[in-house]
Amino acid sequence: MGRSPCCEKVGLKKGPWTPEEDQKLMAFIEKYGCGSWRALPAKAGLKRCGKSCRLRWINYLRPDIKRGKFSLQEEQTIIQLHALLGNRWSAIAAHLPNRTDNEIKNYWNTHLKKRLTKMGIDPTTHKPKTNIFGKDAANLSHMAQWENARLEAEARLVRESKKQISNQFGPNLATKPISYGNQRNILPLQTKIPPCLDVLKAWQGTNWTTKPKTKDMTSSVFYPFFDSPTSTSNLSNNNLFMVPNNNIPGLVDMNSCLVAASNFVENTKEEVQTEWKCYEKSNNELLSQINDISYSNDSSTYNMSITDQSSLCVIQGFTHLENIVGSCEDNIFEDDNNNNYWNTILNSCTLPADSPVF
DNA sequence: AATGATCACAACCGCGGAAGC
DNA sequence: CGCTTCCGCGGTTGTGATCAT
Repeated sequence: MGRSPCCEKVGLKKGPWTPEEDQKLMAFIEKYGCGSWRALPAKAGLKRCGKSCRLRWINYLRPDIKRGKFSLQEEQTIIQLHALLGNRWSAIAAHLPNRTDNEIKNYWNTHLKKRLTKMGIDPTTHKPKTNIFGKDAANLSHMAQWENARLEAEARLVRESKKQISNQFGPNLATKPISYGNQRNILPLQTKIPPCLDVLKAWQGTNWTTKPKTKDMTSSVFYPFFDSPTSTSNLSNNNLFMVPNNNIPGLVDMNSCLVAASNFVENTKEEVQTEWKCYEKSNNELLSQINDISYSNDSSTYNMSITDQSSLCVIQGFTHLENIVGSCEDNIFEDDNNNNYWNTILNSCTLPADSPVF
């Protein structure tokens, strides 16, 4: 193997960028736009490798970069997306306007990962470290299959998305890098987002039919944990918990949907008591603790207010979990235009192996 | 005040995939 | 169809800042 290096390394500078170098790079990109990174350093009069220039521009010099502390909302988004996408920082960054993948990756590694570990959550799997279901070993292969299907589906959707953009705007736009140098050429960030990631919109739906009772505490991060769809043949009625729903019957497999919540003081959003807890339907604990359930306007997600010992938590989740834990072949969605991520993935699971999209 | 440990983040490196020839 | 080149991504490292002793 062994490719030739991206550029001739002899005589090229490494390490921290000086203000003069930054100025040269910015001036060049403002004038000519970015792209063709290999040739850029020579043209811009920089003794740097093209990759280094690209990185400096994308992660630091770009005018639309938002710097500073991550908000609570951003933290939640990162954690939720990481649970869905894993370490695909660029995909996660697409949902955090003006944040770079590198910044998110660093923040994850230095803050969020440690925090989850401290809470007893495995930051890789987003599952509790304790083996509370006693079936982890059996689930490993299922999880691997599920992950593979998910990755394949996402790759397919990204490709389809690019194709759509290409059809709409011409053959070059979908693949050409975004130009940040000329403001008129800036491609809206959203254009890059594959439709599959719209799951976050459903997930984070904020218009609830009834407001959860939160007293003086309000919710924060939540974790649904899903089994592989291939593992559902063993579902028994005992595992299922029916969520009342105004429009669409919701069915949650509570054995597959672990929920954890931490509490924040309302208004300040300051975390006061991080108490992570996993619920199982089997012990009826959760059922007895539910105070109130409300649904997003499209009924795709729910808020469930739960009294946990002395504090009140609000838990959020999907109402359509039966589509995840149930049969891959059934598609009961009538709302077919909401780009439901999970449903899309499930559909992809049922595609024949020789499907042209893979 | 000095020193070692830890943290935070910018930057580098290697690899995979896409495009071009 | 195979090879080469380039871009972009994710993992890792290096280094300055901050904290603890």
